Amino acid sequence: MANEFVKPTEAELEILHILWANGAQSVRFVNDKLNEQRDPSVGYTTTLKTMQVMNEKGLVARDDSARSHIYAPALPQVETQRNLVNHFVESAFKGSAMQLVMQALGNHDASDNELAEIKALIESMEKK
Amino acid sequence: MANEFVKPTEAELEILHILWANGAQSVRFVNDKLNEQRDPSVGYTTTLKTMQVMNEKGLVARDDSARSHIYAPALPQVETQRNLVNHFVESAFKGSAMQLVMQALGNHDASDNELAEIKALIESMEKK
DNA sequence: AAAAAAGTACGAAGATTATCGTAGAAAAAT
DNA sequence: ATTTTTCTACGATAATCTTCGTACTTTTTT
Repeated sequence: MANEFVKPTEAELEILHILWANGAQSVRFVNDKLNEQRDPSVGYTTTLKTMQVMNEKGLVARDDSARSHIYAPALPQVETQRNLVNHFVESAFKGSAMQLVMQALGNHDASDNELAEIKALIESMEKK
Repeated sequence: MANEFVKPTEAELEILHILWANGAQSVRFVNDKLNEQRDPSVGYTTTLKTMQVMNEKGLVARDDSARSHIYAPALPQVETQRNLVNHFVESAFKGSAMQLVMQALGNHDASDNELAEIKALIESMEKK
């Protein structure tokens, strides 16, 4: 059985980022964080509803032992990003991950450190 | 004025790939190509409607001088992919393009040629 | 010339997403 | 003990996406 990957929507992904950065948290916490970084602020019940849906989808786990429920990411950030990249490579680059790499390298500035890291990774791949 | 980037949907992107690969084409052509690579095949009027919407959105240009209208991509593939990558880096990697590069490099196999190409690109970036 | 095929336009249904209001329960503040 | 605040649950709305059916027109075939 292959991993059933549930692709988070944009709004859900924003919430996941907050949970990854801050660990398991309440709806209140997430909603506050969200509104720190959002121009049209979002209502509390909107965030609540979204997180309830995420729970049904299996994107988060919920601890409802206390009155204020606590939500935790179901998957680690890296794993979710791996799934997202795989999907994105397919849909935008028809499977050519290397084209994506070239594009991303070309469009964004990289520090020398980052470039060195990538070079190291490439060299380790060549060895194998 | 910044470039107004209209993000194509999944279905629209599939159609754009066909137009990029084959040049300007009719709805009939696109629909046929689509159904060669799709399990639940899609009806002709579905493709027609989607392409009409793409025209309204400015994703394609339409030549309706003949009875069978001919659709061409409004933007070159590379430019659209650049926009898509930018958006994806933001939403999935919070702006860290290098994280995306590492992820993509790690998850997918690359040929020696591809690796060499990437290395060359990196070295040219280091020079600057 | 009549019938069949191939086009476009239009509208609409169903699914998904994002958003919020309201109701009601529990806890905290007064 | 009331009142106010803070939660959850539920349902509903609006927007967007995907899909297709129907109507009508133009070609093409018979």
